[in-house]
Amino acid sequence: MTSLKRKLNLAMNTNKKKTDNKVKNVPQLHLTRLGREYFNVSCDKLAKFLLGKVLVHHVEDVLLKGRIIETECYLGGNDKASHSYNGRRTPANEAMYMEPGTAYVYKIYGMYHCFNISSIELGAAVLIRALEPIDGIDKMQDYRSVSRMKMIKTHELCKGPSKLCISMNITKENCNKVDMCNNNNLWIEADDFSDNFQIVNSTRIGIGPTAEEWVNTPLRFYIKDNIHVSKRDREKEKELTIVNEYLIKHI
DNA sequence: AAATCGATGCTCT
DNA sequence: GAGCATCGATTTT
Repeated sequence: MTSLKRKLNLAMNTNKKKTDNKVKNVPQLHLTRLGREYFNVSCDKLAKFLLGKVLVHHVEDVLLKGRIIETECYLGGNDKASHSYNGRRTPANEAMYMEPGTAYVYKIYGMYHCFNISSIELGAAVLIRALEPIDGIDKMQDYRSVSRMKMIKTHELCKGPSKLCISMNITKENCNKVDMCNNNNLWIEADDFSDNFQIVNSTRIGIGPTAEEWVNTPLRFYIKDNIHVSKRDREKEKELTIVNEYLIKHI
């Protein structure tokens, strides 16, 4: 039943694709955008709630859309893996302290970006780790492929926090500190995607030895059996999965 | 499917 | 100067 809905969505999106590039009247496009009340929740609630929602970026006159498949919590406070550990606050991580729903984009390893969304706690944010490409897939291919010679599989386009930033053309320059509740180029929306999926709760990726005590804390969430997940955890998949308890009906 | 490893330059100490 | 919420290519199961 879920897959049927997915197929319908895919078919609809395929048909719409040609017109997407020509749409000019942006404000009318985000009638289902999520308002402040949806971001004004704790980090772990937001991380689970965002699964299945759609990230939208309007850039270079193209509408890019991807469904959120995988998220992680960065809590601040005593979370040593967080940029805001122990209240650390610098110009670079200022967005983590801004209004819930503010985009936090930072540069990593000198050449990549990661995209986060601020939650209600001071200094906390949700990292988006994977998307299912929905709209503007050709353009995503362009952004990912330096030369047109190499074709990237659609399910590989946004399989990783920095891959999705490249595909969605998200940079520190164009998205950091953007209020996603009040911006015409960047927002989250809900559609009629099935809410029957199960959520796997696993450990975060890339936590170094300096945050050893947090390595095993399960602060990563992803949609079970979804091919866009950046790294599966087969052991955690055997455990009781979380039922999506933060549903909203938007349309 | 998983593990290894080098590239690369920003940010903070 | 050290560390890094990663990627891509390559090698090994």
